[in-house]
Amino acid sequence: MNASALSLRAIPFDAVSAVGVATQLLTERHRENLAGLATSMHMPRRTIVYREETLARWIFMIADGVVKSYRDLPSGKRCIVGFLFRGDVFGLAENGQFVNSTQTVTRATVYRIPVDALKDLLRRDPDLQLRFLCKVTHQLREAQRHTIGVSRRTTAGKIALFLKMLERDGHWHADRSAPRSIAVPMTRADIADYLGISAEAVSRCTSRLVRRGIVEFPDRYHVRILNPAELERLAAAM
Amino acid sequence: MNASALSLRAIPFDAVSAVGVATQLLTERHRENLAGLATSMHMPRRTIVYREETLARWIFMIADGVVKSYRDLPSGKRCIVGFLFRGDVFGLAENGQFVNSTQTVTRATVYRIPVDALKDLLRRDPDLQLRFLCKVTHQLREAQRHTIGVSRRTTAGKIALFLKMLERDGHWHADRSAPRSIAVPMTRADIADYLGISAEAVSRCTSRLVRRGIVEFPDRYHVRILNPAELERLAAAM
DNA sequence: CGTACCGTTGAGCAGGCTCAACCGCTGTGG
DNA sequence: CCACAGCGGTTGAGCCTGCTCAACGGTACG
Repeated sequence: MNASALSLRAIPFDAVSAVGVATQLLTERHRENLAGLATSMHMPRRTIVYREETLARWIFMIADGVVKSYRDLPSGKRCIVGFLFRGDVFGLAENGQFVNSTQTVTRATVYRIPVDALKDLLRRDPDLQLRFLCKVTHQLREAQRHTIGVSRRTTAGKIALFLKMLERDGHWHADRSAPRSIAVPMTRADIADYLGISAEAVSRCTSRLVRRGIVEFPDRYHVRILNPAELERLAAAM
Repeated sequence: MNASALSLRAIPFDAVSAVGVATQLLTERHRENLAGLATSMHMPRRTIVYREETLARWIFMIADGVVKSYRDLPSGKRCIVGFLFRGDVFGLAENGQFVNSTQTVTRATVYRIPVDALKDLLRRDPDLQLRFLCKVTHQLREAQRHTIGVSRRTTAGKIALFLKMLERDGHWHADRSAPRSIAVPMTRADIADYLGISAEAVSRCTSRLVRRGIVEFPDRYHVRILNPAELERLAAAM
Protein backbone atom coordinates (compact mmCIF):
# COMPACT_ATOMS: atom_id res chain seq x y z
CA MET A 1 0.00 0.00 0.00
CA ASN A 2 1.39 3.35 -1.02
CA ALA A 3 0.30 5.47 1.92
CA SER A 4 1.44 8.73 0.34
CA ALA A 5 -1.61 8.68 -1.94
CA LEU A 6 -3.91 8.84 1.09
CA SER A 7 -4.60 12.53 1.43
CA LEU A 8 -7.14 14.80 3.05
CA ARG A 9 -7.12 18.28 1.58
CA ALA A 10 -8.88 21.23 3.17
CA ILE A 11 -8.44 24.76 4.45
CA PRO A 12 -7.57 24.44 8.17
CA PHE A 13 -9.63 26.04 10.94
CA ASP A 14 -6.72 28.17 12.08
CA ALA A 15 -5.01 30.93 10.21
CA VAL A 16 -2.06 29.84 8.08
CA SER A 17 0.12 31.69 5.63
CA ALA A 18 -1.52 30.91 2.28
CA VAL A 19 -5.09 32.16 2.36
CA GLY A 20 -7.76 30.19 0.58
CA VAL A 21 -5.55 27.28 -0.43
CA ALA A 22 -6.35 23.74 0.59
CA THR A 23 -3.46 21.90 2.22
CA GLN A 24 -2.69 18.33 3.15
CA LEU A 25 -4.10 17.67 6.62
CA LEU A 26 -2.52 14.29 7.30
CA THR A 27 0.91 13.58 8.70
CA GLU A 28 2.94 10.58 7.62
CA ARG A 29 1.89 8.75 10.78
CA HIS A 30 -1.80 9.41 10.10
CA ARG A 31 -1.47 8.11 6.58
CA GLU A 32 0.22 4.93 7.75
CA ASN A 33 -2.50 4.29 10.31
CA LEU A 34 -5.23 4.84 7.72
CA ALA A 35 -3.39 2.78 5.13
CA GLY A 36 -3.55 -0.15 7.55
CA LEU A 37 -7.35 -0.10 7.29
CA ALA A 38 -7.80 0.85 3.67
CA THR A 39 -8.27 -1.17 0.52
CA SER A 40 -7.15 0.48 -2.68
CA MET A 41 -9.55 0.20 -5.62
CA HIS A 42 -8.91 1.13 -9.24
CA MET A 43 -12.03 1.91 -11.19
CA PRO A 44 -12.68 2.66 -14.86
CA ARG A 45 -14.72 5.73 -15.67
CA ARG A 46 -18.49 5.61 -15.10
CA THR A 47 -18.24 2.99 -12.41
CA ILE A 48 -20.94 3.19 -9.76
CA VAL A 49 -19.18 3.26 -6.37
CA TYR A 50 -22.38 2.85 -4.41
CA ARG A 51 -26.08 3.58 -4.69
CA GLU A 52 -28.15 5.69 -2.34
CA GLU A 53 -30.10 3.98 0.41
CA THR A 54 -27.82 0.97 0.47
CA LEU A 55 -26.01 -0.22 3.58
CA ALA A 56 -23.03 2.05 4.34
CA ARG A 57 -20.22 -0.15 5.58
CA TRP A 58 -17.34 1.92 4.17
CA ILE A 59 -15.95 5.39 3.93
CA PHE A 60 -14.12 6.35 0.73
CA MET A 61 -11.16 8.61 0.08
CA ILE A 62 -10.03 9.66 -3.38
CA ALA A 63 -6.37 9.14 -4.22
CA ASP A 64 -6.79 10.12 -7.85
CA GLY A 65 -9.53 10.85 -10.35
CA VAL A 66 -12.92 12.52 -10.15
CA VAL A 67 -16.16 11.21 -8.66
CA LYS A 68 -19.65 12.68 -8.79
CA SER A 69 -22.18 12.48 -5.99
CA TYR A 70 -25.76 12.69 -7.20
CA ARG A 71 -29.38 11.96 -6.56
CA ASP A 72 -32.09 10.91 -8.94
CA LEU A 73 -35.23 12.84 -8.15
CA PRO A 74 -38.73 11.33 -8.34
CA SER A 75 -39.31 13.24 -11.57
CA GLY A 76 -36.43 11.38 -13.19
CA LYS A 77 -34.26 14.48 -13.19
CA ARG A 78 -30.73 13.91 -11.94
CA CYS A 79 -29.16 16.35 -9.54
CA ILE A 80 -25.39 16.34 -8.93
CA VAL A 81 -24.68 17.59 -5.41
CA GLY A 82 -20.92 17.68 -5.86
CA PHE A 83 -17.84 16.68 -7.77
CA LEU A 84 -15.18 15.06 -5.62
CA PHE A 85 -11.45 15.30 -6.27
CA ARG A 86 -8.19 13.98 -4.87
CA GLY A 87 -8.11 14.41 -1.11
CA ASP A 88 -11.89 14.35 -0.70
CA VAL A 89 -13.84 11.97 1.53
CA PHE A 90 -17.24 10.56 0.70
CA GLY A 91 -19.74 8.02 1.91
CA LEU A 92 -20.65 9.56 5.27
CA ALA A 93 -23.81 7.79 6.28
CA GLU A 94 -27.18 8.70 7.70
CA ASN A 95 -28.97 5.99 9.62
CA GLY A 96 -26.44 3.50 8.37
CA GLN A 97 -27.30 4.20 4.74
CA PHE A 98 -25.70 6.22 1.98
CA VAL A 99 -27.70 9.33 1.13
CA ASN A 100 -26.42 9.89 -2.41
CA SER A 101 -25.24 7.69 -5.23
CA THR A 102 -21.68 8.09 -6.46
CA GLN A 103 -20.07 7.30 -9.78
CA THR A 104 -16.59 7.85 -11.16
CA VAL A 105 -16.30 10.58 -13.79
CA THR A 106 -12.77 9.60 -14.83
CA ARG A 107 -10.61 6.60 -14.16
CA ALA A 108 -10.12 6.78 -10.41
CA THR A 109 -8.19 5.30 -7.52
CA VAL A 110 -10.26 5.17 -4.38
CA TYR A 111 -9.46 3.92 -0.88
CA ARG A 112 -12.18 2.05 0.92
CA ILE A 113 -12.13 2.02 4.73
CA PRO A 114 -14.55 -0.01 6.89
CA VAL A 115 -16.56 2.49 8.85
CA ASP A 116 -16.29 0.60 12.15
CA ALA A 117 -12.53 0.39 11.94
CA LEU A 118 -12.29 4.08 11.05
CA LYS A 119 -14.50 5.00 13.98
CA ASP A 120 -12.27 3.02 16.34
CA LEU A 121 -9.19 4.70 14.94
CA LEU A 122 -10.76 8.15 15.29
CA ARG A 123 -11.71 7.38 18.87
CA ARG A 124 -8.15 6.34 19.65
CA ASP A 125 -6.60 9.27 17.79
CA PRO A 126 -8.52 12.50 18.58
CA ASP A 127 -5.95 14.54 16.69
CA LEU A 128 -6.65 12.62 13.49
CA GLN A 129 -10.36 12.95 14.15
CA LEU A 130 -10.00 16.72 14.42
CA ARG A 131 -8.58 16.69 10.91
CA PHE A 132 -11.57 14.76 9.65
CA LEU A 133 -13.82 17.28 11.38
CA CYS A 134 -11.96 20.02 9.56
CA LYS A 135 -12.38 18.18 6.26
CA VAL A 136 -16.12 17.70 6.66
CA THR A 137 -16.47 21.35 7.67
CA HIS A 138 -14.58 22.25 4.52
CA GLN A 139 -16.95 20.18 2.40
CA LEU A 140 -19.88 21.86 4.12
CA ARG A 141 -18.56 25.24 3.00
CA GLU A 142 -18.03 23.88 -0.50
CA ALA A 143 -21.65 22.75 -0.55
CA GLN A 144 -22.72 26.23 0.53
CA ARG A 145 -20.65 27.78 -2.25
CA HIS A 146 -22.30 25.39 -4.66
CA THR A 147 -25.70 26.55 -3.48
CA ILE A 148 -24.69 30.16 -4.00
CA GLY A 149 -23.53 29.25 -7.49
CA VAL A 150 -26.77 27.50 -8.37
CA SER A 151 -28.83 30.42 -7.09
CA ARG A 152 -27.04 32.78 -9.49
CA ARG A 153 -29.59 34.15 -11.91
CA THR A 154 -27.62 34.14 -15.14
CA THR A 155 -26.27 31.06 -16.85
CA ALA A 156 -23.03 32.88 -17.63
CA GLY A 157 -22.48 33.55 -13.94
CA LYS A 158 -23.00 29.88 -13.10
CA ILE A 159 -20.61 28.71 -15.78
CA ALA A 160 -18.00 31.28 -14.80
CA LEU A 161 -18.19 30.17 -11.19
CA PHE A 162 -18.03 26.54 -12.24
CA LEU A 163 -14.84 27.11 -14.24
CA LYS A 164 -13.28 28.90 -11.29
CA MET A 165 -14.19 25.93 -9.09
CA LEU A 166 -12.48 23.57 -11.53
CA GLU A 167 -9.41 25.78 -11.53
CA ARG A 168 -9.33 25.68 -7.72
CA ASP A 169 -10.30 22.09 -6.93
CA GLY A 170 -9.30 20.21 -10.03
CA HIS A 171 -5.83 21.53 -10.64
CA TRP A 172 -4.22 18.57 -8.88
CA HIS A 173 -4.80 16.43 -11.90
CA ALA A 174 -4.55 19.10 -14.57
CA ASP A 175 -2.14 18.69 -17.42
CA ARG A 176 1.12 20.17 -16.21
CA SER A 177 2.50 20.50 -19.73
CA ALA A 178 -0.21 22.96 -20.77
CA PRO A 179 -0.29 25.74 -18.18
CA ARG A 180 -3.57 27.58 -17.70
CA SER A 181 -5.36 24.72 -19.42
CA ILE A 182 -7.96 23.42 -17.01
CA ALA A 183 -9.22 19.86 -17.15
CA VAL A 184 -13.01 19.55 -17.58
CA PRO A 185 -13.41 15.82 -17.04
CA MET A 186 -17.22 15.77 -16.90
CA THR A 187 -19.74 15.85 -19.73
CA ARG A 188 -21.92 18.84 -20.54
CA ALA A 189 -24.88 16.94 -19.15
CA ASP A 190 -23.02 16.51 -15.85
CA ILE A 191 -22.30 20.23 -15.73
CA ALA A 192 -25.96 20.94 -16.43
CA ASP A 193 -27.10 18.61 -13.65
CA TYR A 194 -24.60 20.23 -11.30
CA LEU A 195 -25.71 23.77 -12.08
CA GLY A 196 -29.42 23.04 -12.28
CA ILE A 197 -29.81 24.09 -15.92
CA SER A 198 -30.39 22.24 -19.17
CA ALA A 199 -27.56 20.78 -21.21
CA GLU A 200 -28.57 23.08 -24.05
CA ALA A 201 -28.08 26.11 -21.83
CA VAL A 202 -24.55 24.94 -20.98
CA SER A 203 -23.75 24.47 -24.61
CA ARG A 204 -25.18 27.82 -25.69
CA CYS A 205 -23.40 29.66 -22.91
CA THR A 206 -19.98 28.11 -23.52
CA SER A 207 -20.35 28.85 -27.23
CA ARG A 208 -21.04 32.48 -26.44
CA LEU A 209 -18.05 32.64 -24.08
CA VAL A 210 -15.87 31.26 -26.89
CA ARG A 211 -17.28 33.72 -29.46
CA ARG A 212 -16.58 36.59 -27.06
CA GLY A 213 -12.98 35.40 -26.70
CA ILE A 214 -13.22 34.80 -22.96
CA VAL A 215 -12.32 31.11 -23.05
CA GLU A 216 -11.31 28.50 -25.60
CA PHE A 217 -11.68 24.74 -25.71
CA PRO A 218 -8.55 23.02 -27.09
CA ASP A 219 -10.61 19.85 -26.93
CA ARG A 220 -13.81 18.67 -25.33
CA TYR A 221 -12.19 18.01 -21.97
CA HIS A 222 -10.01 21.08 -21.54
CA VAL A 223 -10.65 24.78 -21.29
CA ARG A 224 -8.22 27.70 -21.42
CA ILE A 225 -9.16 30.98 -19.82
CA LEU A 226 -8.18 33.81 -22.16
CA ASN A 227 -9.76 36.74 -20.34
CA PRO A 228 -9.77 36.04 -16.58
CA ALA A 229 -10.91 39.57 -15.73
CA GLU A 230 -14.05 39.30 -17.83
CA LEU A 231 -14.78 35.81 -16.47
CA GLU A 232 -14.36 37.21 -12.98
CA ARG A 233 -16.81 39.98 -13.80
CA LEU A 234 -19.38 37.47 -15.04
CA ALA A 235 -18.94 35.37 -11.88
CA ALA A 236 -19.37 38.40 -9.65
CA ALA A 237 -22.34 39.86 -11.51
CA MET A 238 -25.14 38.53 -9.36
CA MET B 1 -26.10 27.60 33.58
CA ASN B 2 -28.94 25.38 32.52
CA ALA B 3 -27.03 22.65 30.73
CA SER B 4 -30.17 20.91 29.48
CA ALA B 5 -30.63 23.61 26.85
CA LEU B 6 -27.30 22.68 25.27
CA SER B 7 -28.28 20.30 22.53
CA LEU B 8 -26.87 18.89 19.34
CA ARG B 9 -29.52 17.43 17.08
CA ALA B 10 -28.77 15.24 14.09
CA ILE B 11 -29.45 11.93 12.44
CA PRO B 12 -26.77 9.52 13.71
CA PHE B 13 -24.36 7.67 11.43
CA ASP B 14 -25.66 4.30 12.56
CA ALA B 15 -29.06 2.83 12.06
CA VAL B 16 -31.58 3.57 14.79
CA SER B 17 -35.25 2.86 15.11
CA ALA B 18 -36.83 6.12 13.95
CA VAL B 19 -35.77 6.78 10.38
CA GLY B 20 -35.19 10.32 9.27
CA VAL B 21 -35.68 11.93 12.65
CA ALA B 22 -33.00 14.03 14.28
CA THR B 23 -32.18 13.04 17.84
CA GLN B 24 -30.24 14.54 20.71
CA LEU B 25 -26.60 13.49 20.37
CA LEU B 26 -25.31 14.69 23.74
CA THR B 27 -25.39 12.84 27.04
CA GLU B 28 -25.84 14.64 30.33
CA ARG B 29 -22.09 14.43 30.94
CA HIS B 30 -21.31 15.99 27.56
CA ARG B 31 -23.69 18.83 28.22
CA GLU B 32 -22.15 19.53 31.59
CA ASN B 33 -18.65 19.60 30.14
CA LEU B 34 -19.75 21.95 27.36
CA ALA B 35 -21.71 24.12 29.77
CA GLY B 36 -18.49 24.69 31.69
CA LEU B 37 -17.05 26.43 28.64
CA ALA B 38 -20.11 28.18 27.30
CA THR B 39 -21.52 31.64 27.80
CA SER B 40 -25.26 31.97 27.35
CA MET B 41 -26.42 34.95 25.30
CA HIS B 42 -29.97 36.22 24.86
CA MET B 43 -30.47 38.21 21.68
CA PRO B 44 -33.42 40.17 20.31
CA ARG B 45 -34.50 39.46 16.75
CA ARG B 46 -32.35 40.83 13.92
CA THR B 47 -29.19 40.86 15.99
CA ILE B 48 -26.00 40.32 14.03
CA VAL B 49 -24.12 37.48 15.76
CA TYR B 50 -20.96 37.96 13.71
CA ARG B 51 -19.89 39.24 10.33
CA GLU B 52 -18.04 37.28 7.66
CA GLU B 53 -14.26 37.63 7.45
CA THR B 54 -13.93 38.61 11.07
CA LEU B 55 -11.75 36.76 13.56
CA ALA B 56 -13.42 33.52 14.62
CA ARG B 57 -12.74 33.04 18.31
CA TRP B 58 -16.00 31.28 19.17
CA ILE B 59 -18.29 28.47 18.15
CA PHE B 60 -22.03 28.96 18.67
CA MET B 61 -24.80 26.57 19.57
CA ILE B 62 -28.48 27.45 19.45
CA ALA B 63 -30.54 26.72 22.57
CA ASP B 64 -33.64 28.42 21.23
CA GLY B 65 -34.73 30.61 18.35
CA VAL B 66 -33.80 30.83 14.69
CA VAL B 67 -30.64 32.22 13.09
CA LYS B 68 -29.85 32.81 9.42
CA SER B 69 -26.43 32.36 7.86
CA TYR B 70 -25.92 34.48 4.77
CA ARG B 71 -23.50 36.14 2.42
CA ASP B 72 -23.77 39.44 0.66
CA LEU B 73 -22.57 39.02 -2.90
CA PRO B 74 -20.54 41.64 -4.75
CA SER B 75 -23.65 42.56 -6.73
CA GLY B 76 -25.40 43.59 -3.52
CA LYS B 77 -27.67 40.55 -3.66
CA ARG B 78 -28.00 38.67 -0.40
CA CYS B 79 -27.84 34.89 -0.36
CA ILE B 80 -29.01 32.91 2.67
CA VAL B 81 -27.07 29.65 2.87
CA GLY B 82 -29.12 28.25 5.73
CA PHE B 83 -31.55 28.74 8.55
CA LEU B 84 -30.33 27.39 11.88
CA PHE B 85 -32.58 26.01 14.59
CA ARG B 86 -32.33 24.65 18.11
CA GLY B 87 -29.56 22.06 18.32
CA ASP B 88 -27.56 23.49 15.43
CA VAL B 89 -23.93 24.59 15.58
CA PHE B 90 -22.49 27.50 13.66
CA GLY B 91 -19.35 29.56 13.37
CA LEU B 92 -16.98 26.89 12.08
CA ALA B 93 -14.02 28.83 10.76
CA GLU B 94 -11.81 28.80 7.72
CA ASN B 95 -8.33 30.23 8.14
CA GLY B 96 -9.36 31.57 11.52
CA GLN B 97 -12.16 33.66 10.02
CA PHE B 98 -15.92 33.28 9.74
CA VAL B 99 -17.05 32.56 6.19
CA ASN B 100 -20.63 33.77 6.48
CA SER B 101 -22.45 36.43 8.43
CA THR B 102 -25.15 35.36 10.86
CA GLN B 103 -28.15 37.18 12.25
CA THR B 104 -31.01 36.16 14.51
CA VAL B 105 -34.38 35.80 12.80
CA THR B 106 -36.33 35.56 16.05
CA ARG B 107 -35.45 36.24 19.64
CA ALA B 108 -32.78 33.65 20.34
CA THR B 109 -30.71 32.08 23.09
CA VAL B 110 -27.25 31.17 21.88
CA TYR B 111 -24.31 29.55 23.64
CA ARG B 112 -20.89 30.92 22.83
CA ILE B 113 -17.89 28.62 23.30
CA PRO B 114 -14.26 29.72 22.86
CA VAL B 115 -12.89 27.73 19.95
CA ASP B 116 -9.58 26.90 21.67
CA ALA B 117 -11.30 25.56 24.75
CA LEU B 118 -13.69 23.51 22.62
CA LYS B 119 -10.82 22.07 20.63
CA ASP B 120 -9.07 21.02 23.84
CA LEU B 121 -12.24 19.42 25.09
CA LEU B 122 -12.76 17.56 21.82
CA ARG B 123 -9.18 16.32 21.93
CA ARG B 124 -9.67 15.02 25.46
CA ASP B 125 -13.07 13.52 24.68
CA PRO B 126 -13.01 11.67 21.34
CA ASP B 127 -16.49 10.34 21.92
CA LEU B 128 -17.89 13.86 22.18
CA GLN B 129 -15.91 14.82 19.12
CA LEU B 130 -17.45 11.98 17.16
CA ARG B 131 -20.83 13.50 17.92
CA PHE B 132 -19.70 16.84 16.58
CA LEU B 133 -18.44 15.07 13.48
CA CYS B 134 -21.86 13.53 13.09
CA LYS B 135 -23.49 16.93 13.50
CA VAL B 136 -21.33 18.63 10.87
CA THR B 137 -21.95 15.72 8.51
CA HIS B 138 -25.65 16.19 9.11
CA GLN B 139 -25.40 19.87 8.26
CA LEU B 140 -23.48 18.97 5.12
CA ARG B 141 -26.39 16.81 4.00
CA GLU B 142 -28.80 19.61 4.85
CA ALA B 143 -26.77 21.95 2.67
CA GLN B 144 -26.96 19.42 -0.15
CA ARG B 145 -30.72 19.15 0.24
CA HIS B 146 -30.89 22.93 0.12
CA THR B 147 -28.94 22.89 -3.14
CA ILE B 148 -31.36 20.36 -4.58
CA GLY B 149 -34.23 22.59 -3.50
CA VAL B 150 -32.75 25.68 -5.10
CA SER B 151 -32.08 23.84 -8.34
CA ARG B 152 -35.77 22.94 -8.61
CA ARG B 153 -37.16 24.59 -11.72
CA THR B 154 -40.56 25.72 -10.53
CA THR B 155 -41.20 28.22 -7.79
CA ALA B 156 -44.02 26.09 -6.44
CA GLY B 157 -41.62 23.17 -6.02
CA LYS B 158 -39.16 25.33 -4.11
CA ILE B 159 -41.83 26.71 -1.80
CA ALA B 160 -43.31 23.27 -1.20
CA LEU B 161 -39.89 21.90 -0.28
CA PHE B 162 -39.23 24.89 1.93
CA LEU B 163 -42.44 24.33 3.87
CA LYS B 164 -41.57 20.69 4.35
CA MET B 165 -38.16 21.75 5.67
CA LEU B 166 -39.83 24.07 8.18
CA GLU B 167 -42.11 21.26 9.26
CA ARG B 168 -39.09 19.00 9.81
CA ASP B 169 -36.50 21.36 11.31
CA GLY B 170 -38.58 24.04 12.88
CA HIS B 171 -41.12 22.02 14.77
CA TRP B 172 -39.19 22.30 18.02
CA HIS B 173 -40.42 25.81 18.47
CA ALA B 174 -43.77 25.45 16.76
CA ASP B 175 -46.90 26.43 18.60
CA ARG B 176 -48.07 23.33 20.42
CA SER B 177 -51.56 24.69 20.92
CA ALA B 178 -52.25 24.80 17.17
CA PRO B 179 -51.37 21.40 15.74
CA ARG B 180 -50.33 21.26 12.09
CA SER B 181 -49.69 24.98 12.22
CA ILE B 182 -46.08 25.50 11.21
CA ALA B 183 -44.11 28.52 12.36
CA VAL B 184 -42.66 30.61 9.53
CA PRO B 185 -40.47 32.96 11.54
CA MET B 186 -38.66 34.56 8.59
CA THR B 187 -39.82 37.31 6.23
CA ARG B 188 -40.80 36.73 2.61
CA ALA B 189 -37.57 38.44 1.58
CA ASP B 190 -35.60 35.93 3.69
CA ILE B 191 -37.41 33.06 2.01
CA ALA B 192 -36.66 34.59 -1.38
CA ASP B 193 -32.96 34.97 -0.57
CA TYR B 194 -32.89 31.39 0.68
CA LEU B 195 -34.55 29.96 -2.43
CA GLY B 196 -32.76 32.17 -4.93
CA ILE B 197 -35.92 33.82 -6.25
CA SER B 198 -37.44 37.27 -5.95
CA ALA B 199 -39.66 38.26 -3.04
CA GLU B 200 -42.47 38.90 -5.54
CA ALA B 201 -42.22 35.32 -6.77
CA VAL B 202 -42.60 34.05 -3.19
CA SER B 203 -45.63 36.21 -2.68
CA ARG B 204 -47.28 35.25 -5.95
CA CYS B 205 -46.65 31.57 -5.35
CA THR B 206 -47.96 31.50 -1.79
CA SER B 207 -51.05 33.40 -2.93
CA ARG B 208 -51.67 30.81 -5.60
CA LEU B 209 -51.20 27.98 -3.08
CA VAL B 210 -53.79 29.65 -0.83
CA ARG B 211 -56.24 30.17 -3.72
CA ARG B 212 -55.88 26.50 -4.65
CA GLY B 213 -56.66 25.54 -1.05
CA ILE B 214 -53.35 23.76 -0.48
CA VAL B 215 -52.23 25.91 2.46
CA GLU B 216 -53.57 28.74 4.56
CA PHE B 217 -51.87 31.48 6.55
CA PRO B 218 -53.61 32.11 9.90
CA ASP B 219 -51.21 35.03 10.23
CA ARG B 220 -48.04 36.19 8.60
CA TYR B 221 -45.81 33.93 10.65
CA HIS B 222 -47.75 30.68 10.54
CA VAL B 223 -48.87 28.33 7.82
CA ARG B 224 -51.27 25.42 7.95
CA ILE B 225 -51.01 22.66 5.39
CA LEU B 226 -54.51 21.76 4.18
CA ASN B 227 -53.61 19.39 1.36
CA PRO B 228 -50.37 17.57 2.19
CA ALA B 229 -50.69 15.19 -0.76
CA GLU B 230 -50.86 18.01 -3.29
CA LEU B 231 -47.98 19.83 -1.61
CA GLU B 232 -45.98 16.62 -1.75
CA ARG B 233 -46.76 16.32 -5.44
CA LEU B 234 -45.54 19.85 -6.08
CA ALA B 235 -42.34 19.18 -4.12
CA ALA B 236 -41.67 15.97 -6.04
CA ALA B 237 -42.47 17.37 -9.47
CA MET B 238 -38.99 18.25 -10.56
C1' DC C 1 -49.45 60.22 14.11
C1' DG C 2 -46.23 59.73 10.68
C1' DT C 3 -42.91 56.82 8.54
C1' DA C 4 -40.78 53.17 7.17
C1' DC C 5 -40.91 48.38 5.88
C1' DC C 6 -43.33 44.20 4.56
C1' DG C 7 -46.39 42.03 1.61
C1' DT C 8 -49.20 41.94 -2.44
C1' DT C 9 -50.56 42.68 -7.19
C1' DG C 10 -50.01 44.36 -12.11
C1' DA C 11 -47.57 45.13 -16.80
C1' DG C 12 -43.96 44.25 -19.81
C1' DC C 13 -39.80 41.97 -21.01
C1' DA C 14 -36.05 38.70 -21.36
C1' DG C 15 -33.88 34.55 -20.62
C1' DG C 16 -34.08 29.69 -20.30
C1' DC C 17 -36.80 25.40 -21.11
C1' DT C 18 -38.74 22.15 -24.40
C1' DC C 19 -38.88 19.95 -28.63
C1' DA C 20 -36.49 19.01 -32.62
C1' DA C 21 -32.98 18.48 -36.05
C1' DC C 22 -28.24 17.77 -37.16
C1' DC C 23 -23.14 16.75 -36.74
C1' DG C 24 -19.17 14.06 -35.30
C1' DC C 25 -17.27 10.37 -32.90
C1' DT C 26 -17.22 5.56 -31.15
C1' DG C 27 -18.10 1.04 -30.92
C1' DT C 28 -20.28 -3.04 -32.95
C1' DG C 29 -21.73 -6.41 -35.94
C1' DG C 30 -22.47 -7.92 -40.60
C1' DC D 1 -14.15 -2.83 -44.43
C1' DC D 2 -18.28 -0.53 -44.05
C1' DA D 3 -23.04 0.35 -42.33
C1' DC D 4 -25.44 1.67 -38.61
C1' DA D 5 -26.85 2.75 -34.04
C1' DG D 6 -26.05 5.40 -29.98
C1' DC D 7 -24.33 9.15 -27.48
C1' DG D 8 -22.53 13.70 -26.65
C1' DG D 9 -22.58 18.19 -28.26
C1' DT D 10 -24.47 22.13 -30.86
C1' DT D 11 -27.94 25.08 -32.83
C1' DG D 12 -32.71 26.79 -33.98
C1' DA D 13 -37.87 28.06 -33.02
C1' DG D 14 -41.47 29.02 -29.96
C1' DC D 15 -43.38 29.17 -25.52
C1' DC D 16 -43.58 30.12 -20.63
C1' DT D 17 -42.25 31.70 -16.31
C1' DG D 18 -39.97 34.44 -13.33
C1' DC D 19 -37.48 39.11 -13.10
C1' DT D 20 -37.83 44.13 -13.05
C1' DC D 21 -40.09 48.23 -12.21
C1' DA D 22 -43.94 50.28 -10.20
C1' DA D 23 -47.87 51.28 -7.31
C1' DC D 24 -50.61 50.48 -3.19
C1' DG D 25 -52.48 48.66 1.41
C1' DG D 26 -51.44 47.19 5.99
C1' DT D 27 -48.82 46.95 10.09
C1' DA D 28 -45.31 47.81 13.47
C1' DC D 29 -42.71 51.00 15.71
C1' DG D 30 -40.82 55.29 17.05
